[in-house]
Amino acid sequence: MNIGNAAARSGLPPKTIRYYEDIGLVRPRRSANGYRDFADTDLHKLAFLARARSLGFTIEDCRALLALYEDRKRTSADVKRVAEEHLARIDRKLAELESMRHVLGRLVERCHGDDRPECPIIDDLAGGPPGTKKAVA
Amino acid sequence: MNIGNAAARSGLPPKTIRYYEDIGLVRPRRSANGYRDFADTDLHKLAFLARARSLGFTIEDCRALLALYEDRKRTSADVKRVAEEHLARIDRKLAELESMRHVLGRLVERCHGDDRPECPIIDDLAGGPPGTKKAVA
DNA sequence: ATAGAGCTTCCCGTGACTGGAGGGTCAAGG
DNA sequence: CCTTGACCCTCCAGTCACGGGAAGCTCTAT
Repeated sequence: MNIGNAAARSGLPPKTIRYYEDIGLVRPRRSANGYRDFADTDLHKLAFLARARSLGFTIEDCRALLALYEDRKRTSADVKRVAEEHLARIDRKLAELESMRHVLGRLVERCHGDDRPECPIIDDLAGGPPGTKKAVA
Repeated sequence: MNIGNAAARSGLPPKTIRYYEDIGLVRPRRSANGYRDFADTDLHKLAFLARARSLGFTIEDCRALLALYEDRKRTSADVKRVAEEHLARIDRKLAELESMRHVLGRLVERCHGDDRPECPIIDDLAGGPPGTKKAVA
């Protein structure tokens, strides 16, 4: 099966599939004309990668997960550890974004958004937090 | 004031400050020896940038916000628009991460994490039980 | 025979830095 | 006066996970 077809079935763009081959995540054979020829096992791997990437796993995580996927002697503990580390990364990122959302949301609420220059958002960025209210000159 | 000192006061690494000069966000003068010499206005800009970056604004947002900061004829509506667009980006990212967190969290819960190979995480990545719904759209 | 789609490789660009090489400058101590 | 070490300078390369586009080959349909 050619790359276009494999792309359609896996949901990954051809460019991404070529990239995955470049970095050694898949190894499709080649037809006589030089075209990549994807077997069912390749398609499974691509689908696996697409799913793992959609859950935010890094490429290196995917490499490790693929290895576990193909290792019949794997332990679920190994898999769980990779997933838990990723979960921790997600939680850290969520906390960071929620903090930003909170601060920025409050600033946006307090900004009149009219045609005057006074703006609590700019004030905050310019060093506002210490003095907060308009007391600073 | 030399770059090391400016870095200490602004909280930005010297490398980052040089980068900001490269892309035209700050323009410190130079001393006779070629060293950057940061004036108070430069320090204010650097602090402004550090704060804006910590709220997740992109460099281009920062460029726009700096311009508004220095424009006495700005309107708070202009500032608010930039902030609201960023807020929307944050909300999209939060939704994406929360979706990942939800799906992955459920998978991790259901994984025994023992020395056997059976693993709902791998099963999901491998295409899951066809009956199971896939989150993350 | 030809048009168009699809495939190939290769290189560059993205965002926002970070690390490191190679070298100049400055203040203090021996 | 010389050296040491902490600064500072510029320039190049790498990060992550691709995407765009050029130049050229292959296949399919008309």
